[in-house]
Amino acid sequence: MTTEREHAAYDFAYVQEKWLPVWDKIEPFKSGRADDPRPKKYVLDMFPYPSGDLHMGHAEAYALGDVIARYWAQKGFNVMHPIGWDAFGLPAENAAIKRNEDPKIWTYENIAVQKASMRRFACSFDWDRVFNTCDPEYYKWNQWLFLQLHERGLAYRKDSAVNWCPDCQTVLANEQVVAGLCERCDSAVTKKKLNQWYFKITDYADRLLDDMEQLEGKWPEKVLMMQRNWIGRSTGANVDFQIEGMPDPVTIYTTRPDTLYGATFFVVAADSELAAKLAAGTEVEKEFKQYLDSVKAASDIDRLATDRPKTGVFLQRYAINPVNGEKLPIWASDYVLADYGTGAIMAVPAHDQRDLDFARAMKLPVRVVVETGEEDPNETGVATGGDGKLVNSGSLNGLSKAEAIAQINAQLEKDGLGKAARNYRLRDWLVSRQRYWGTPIPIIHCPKCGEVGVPADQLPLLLPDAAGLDLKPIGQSPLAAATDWVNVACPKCGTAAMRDTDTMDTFVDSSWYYLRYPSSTNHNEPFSRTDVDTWLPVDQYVGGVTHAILHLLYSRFFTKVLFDMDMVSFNEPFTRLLNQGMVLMDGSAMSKSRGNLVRLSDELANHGVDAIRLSMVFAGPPEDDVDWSDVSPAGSVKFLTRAWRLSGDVTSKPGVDFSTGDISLRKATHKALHDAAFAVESFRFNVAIARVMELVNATRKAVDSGCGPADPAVREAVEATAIMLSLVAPYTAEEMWDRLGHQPAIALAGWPVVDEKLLVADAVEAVIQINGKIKERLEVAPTITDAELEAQALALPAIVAELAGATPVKIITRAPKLVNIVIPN
RNA sequence: GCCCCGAUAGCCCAAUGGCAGAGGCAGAGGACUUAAAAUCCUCCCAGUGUGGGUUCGACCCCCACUCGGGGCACCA
Repeated sequence: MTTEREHAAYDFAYVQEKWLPVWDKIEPFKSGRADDPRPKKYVLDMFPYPSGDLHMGHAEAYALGDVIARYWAQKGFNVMHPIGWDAFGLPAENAAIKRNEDPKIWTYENIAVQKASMRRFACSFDWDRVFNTCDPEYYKWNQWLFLQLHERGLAYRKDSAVNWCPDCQTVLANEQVVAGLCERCDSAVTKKKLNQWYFKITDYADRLLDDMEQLEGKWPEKVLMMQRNWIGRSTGANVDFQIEGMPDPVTIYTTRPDTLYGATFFVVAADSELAAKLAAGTEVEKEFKQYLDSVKAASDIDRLATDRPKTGVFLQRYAINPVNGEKLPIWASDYVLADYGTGAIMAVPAHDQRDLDFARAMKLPVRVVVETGEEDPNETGVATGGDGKLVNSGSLNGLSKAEAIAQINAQLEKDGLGKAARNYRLRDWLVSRQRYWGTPIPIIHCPKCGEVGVPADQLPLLLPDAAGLDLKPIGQSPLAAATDWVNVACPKCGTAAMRDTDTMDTFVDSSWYYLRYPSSTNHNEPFSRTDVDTWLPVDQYVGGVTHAILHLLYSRFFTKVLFDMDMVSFNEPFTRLLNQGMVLMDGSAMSKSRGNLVRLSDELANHGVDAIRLSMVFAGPPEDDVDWSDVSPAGSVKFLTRAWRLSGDVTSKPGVDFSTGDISLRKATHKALHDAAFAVESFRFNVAIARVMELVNATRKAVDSGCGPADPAVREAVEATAIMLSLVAPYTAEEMWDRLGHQPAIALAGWPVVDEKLLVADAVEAVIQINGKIKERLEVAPTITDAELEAQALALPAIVAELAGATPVKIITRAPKLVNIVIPN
């Protein structure tokens, strides 16, 4: 029966070539067969950007996601594990400019390359559901959704000082600016006053925050925390201040209305309209304008330096403190932000560090109104933020911070001077981009009708052909040059009108793609309600933590909008989330310039797909970074070979009755199955593999020097090993399954049912301690009672001797594991 | 500056408050071999970053600190 081939060393290349075509035929991971009775599970990996061939990071991410998908398939679920490509975006466009060709060509070529690599990498993807976001069939629905948001007032245009990347020559969302730099190219981001499209994500701030309760314990705590910080809800009060010589009051926002009596001056954001209005016609108008120019010239980087000195201009105007009628000088400064709160604040230098810094710089008075027990801020220069008794505060005197806030809020509301209010750090999502390779915004600007949506029956609004367009970034969308495309008649009134020439942020594409997979071939709607109700929400999402805020927040926002549109019945898209770490080399991220790049294709050629997947999964907890210099793909090959060899040692026939097998090996098998399943379900894949390694070691021993290869327990152990290995090493597992005399595909063999009776050990070792120190060990039955164990322990000669007649103060017994006898020292 | 996470053997990592070691890498020795490779077997190595506390008992819980990683950053 055995061939020469099987006696040779394990040949991973041969095995890979052997099984790929077989799987293509069987399609073990096709989901959605109409008559499939299995319960459903949706396992999703974040889709890749086609920037070249797959790299080590992809290998890790998809190896981890595949463990989960394949595990649930083995557990009898109808798993949908789809893949597609996030295919619009700047890299394609930049490559196109460099090569002077259509970004479409570069993109689809790369997709083909990645697709071939992924197939060889043997992920359990359902290849029938693939789509690319740059397919007109997909971006049609991007446009449709944009129009839905537009109709609901959730997509709107406004003039604003936006983040501008001078290198990419496009605007950036707040989320794409990292420490003042463009997240893509690291150029210093500047501000530019532009009219741009926004999605009103701020309308959903409270729900985005409060619904996180559902995700508690199911998403990494880190991600939830990052989103909470990003949304940044604060509670406080809006208070109206009259301005001397002005008809209308100015509203300020404060989180500390209890300190109203401590306000000694008033600050408005220098770049706000309010500041310009207050400065207009005063003697200092010129000085103010000079200051404003200097503020505008400062880059984000400069602004972000928190330790830079406070600057500002006194506007020669006064605000009246509504609680005590005091005149507060009004200053314009850049330490107050125009787009947070109302762009104006009351300054309470005693209890706010920034106000104190400003007060000291401008020689303004400081008045303590809360006795916190800390040192006087007048002397230390350190504002006191703690709780304490209110002083110098009229009717608030003697109250605590919380009491004072409640009382002043009530009083302000009663007097019509203010009320409790909330603010958010979150800003609306800027979605328009001045670049070519994206979804065209389906709006026509009509001189008569204004913003008119492209009629639904004209979607998709196709991108104009790149041929003839100059894609080089010039600060204006290249689409503007496609005059035939731009000039259209208004769909409403027929007047000559112009198309919007901007394209959408690619994060729009990825905000709903997970809804499309179940309906990927639906030509009539973005997704069908039936499909979505069948498969969604995603049971398990797997991807990098880099998207903790951007993609995951936008997707949650989209889901809530669609919920409000009654298009989906859930309000959170991803029930569980796993963030995998990065793949490093010698402690740092791999990069060509650093010279520590490890090529995935080389690793696969040298060690085989299974060994690379195994190395990734076994390297440590999935959320930790993997340093490739710490792992041993050669060690993985060795282990796989060891497991594979066992499949050739089994001499019993398939279907043999396991119940007569060697009991100790059977126990090892069932314990491994039980523990590995538990480990996988708790995302401790490295531990699961350790359990399989143990079983392989135990089986090796049983074959060589134990029950021998003919024992049914050996077959049971090797079959279990193959099934468990199928989660990480599909080729090796399939080959083992074949050698064991089974038909493919092992992926659907099913996780063997664990016999609880085999999980109970015959005897366990109890530890006998005196004052917490181990003195003796005792073999006992696992069913022993506390009383029995205690009696046996106290009768042990060594313990009797150790006690030397002393009377135990206390005896703690935890049968069958331990007895701790406490005696006075 | 604020917030979060982590620290266990030469290295990567395990341990429902109950024997610090599951697994692997690296290393040493042995068996097999004419020899080497491969394979198999055996072995070495820390008392859990530091200092306190709670507990019969702490890697695990609490407090303070050190170091490392990450997030936010003039958000009133």
